Amino acid sequence: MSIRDTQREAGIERLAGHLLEHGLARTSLRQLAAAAGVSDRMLLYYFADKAEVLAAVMARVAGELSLRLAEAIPDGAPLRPAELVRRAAEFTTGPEMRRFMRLWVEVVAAAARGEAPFPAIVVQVMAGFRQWVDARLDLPAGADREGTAAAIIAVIDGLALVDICSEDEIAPRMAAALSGLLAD
Amino acid sequence: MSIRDTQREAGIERLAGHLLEHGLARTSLRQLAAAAGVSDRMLLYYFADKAEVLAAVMARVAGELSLRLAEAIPDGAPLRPAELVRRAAEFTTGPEMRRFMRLWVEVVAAAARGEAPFPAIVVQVMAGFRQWVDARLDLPAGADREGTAAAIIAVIDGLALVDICSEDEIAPRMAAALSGLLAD
DNA sequence: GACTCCTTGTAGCAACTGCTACATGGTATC
DNA sequence: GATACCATGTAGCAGTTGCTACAAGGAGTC
Repeated sequence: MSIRDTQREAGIERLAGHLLEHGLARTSLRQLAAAAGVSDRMLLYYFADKAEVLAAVMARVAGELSLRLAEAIPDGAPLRPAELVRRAAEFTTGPEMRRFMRLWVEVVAAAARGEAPFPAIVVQVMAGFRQWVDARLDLPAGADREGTAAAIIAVIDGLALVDICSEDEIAPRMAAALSGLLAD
Repeated sequence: MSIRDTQREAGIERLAGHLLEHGLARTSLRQLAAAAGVSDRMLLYYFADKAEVLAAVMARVAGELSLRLAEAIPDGAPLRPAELVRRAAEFTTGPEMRRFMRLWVEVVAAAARGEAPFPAIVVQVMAGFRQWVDARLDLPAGADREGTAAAIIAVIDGLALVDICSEDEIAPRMAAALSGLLAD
């Protein structure tokens, strides 16, 4: 592997941490370069342009998210929707996963604004979510699997969104209350 | 009322439409001025700075949102949580309200990034949501009203978030599936 | 008519944006 | 040893950002 590729990989690694820590707040080229520990000139030597930097870093983050989701709830034993929501909610509102969900909400908003490369990233990550839910969902034949999967994702994402803009520690109470709202 | 105040009001009105149509995508000072039909120089004569422009416009938008929510579901007859979620979901995913919810998700993301004046706006709008739910929520004594209200808001916001990043028309199916997930 | 305040236009500033031209030292290949 | 490519620094471009200094026309007041 050339120096260029090595540095590229190292940059992606450092920038993944940077994005998870700061969200999309400090993502100008010079700020990204500083976070990656290189000059902005070199960042654009390792990557074609800013969009490619963000795409590569987000791909890394999405991969890690996907890995953790897969680990958290195995896909061997399908769960009834309510139980799946409960367990997913517990996991994603946990201290370690919150920064992923925070970043996810920001990415969705950036995609809504049409900012490259976020629309493409959102489609990809969203497909991953759908697939994850689908593989763990125990649903009677004839039920709307796609609609149900979307609803489950919506509930999980909604928890993250409210969590973001609540100063107090409402997340656990919110998750508990949600659990009570669900039919078994 | 001075010309200045008149123009200020007219600007807020036009910009509210602009934000609802374009989200936070076109919100540089010059773009805002163009949307308001004045020069950027004059926009900063009517308002102290950009943050004040956005704060005023968002206050207008939030007021209208609040009005529509109040109209959509009267607060006279409290509803059980599941029914409240169903009716609120139906309303907010409707064609007219979607642009409000879209903008709301973008505002939350901007607030997460710490961009003035959005953090303050989010706190205010969120408080309005909580109050709206609380005034319509039929819950047994001893239940966690705050937690339940937060959960209900989370579900509604989650629907909006997923709706944003889905090209196809998944919203109705998602809402229907959600309804099935809720206990009565 | 002089004075003052409200309103508006012209012009521009410094900072930042993404990105690039150019030069240069190094390393590998023939 | 000549040539070619890799890696990196310096410097800067054109465009956008939020914002401001300055001047000037107009309207009302004394």
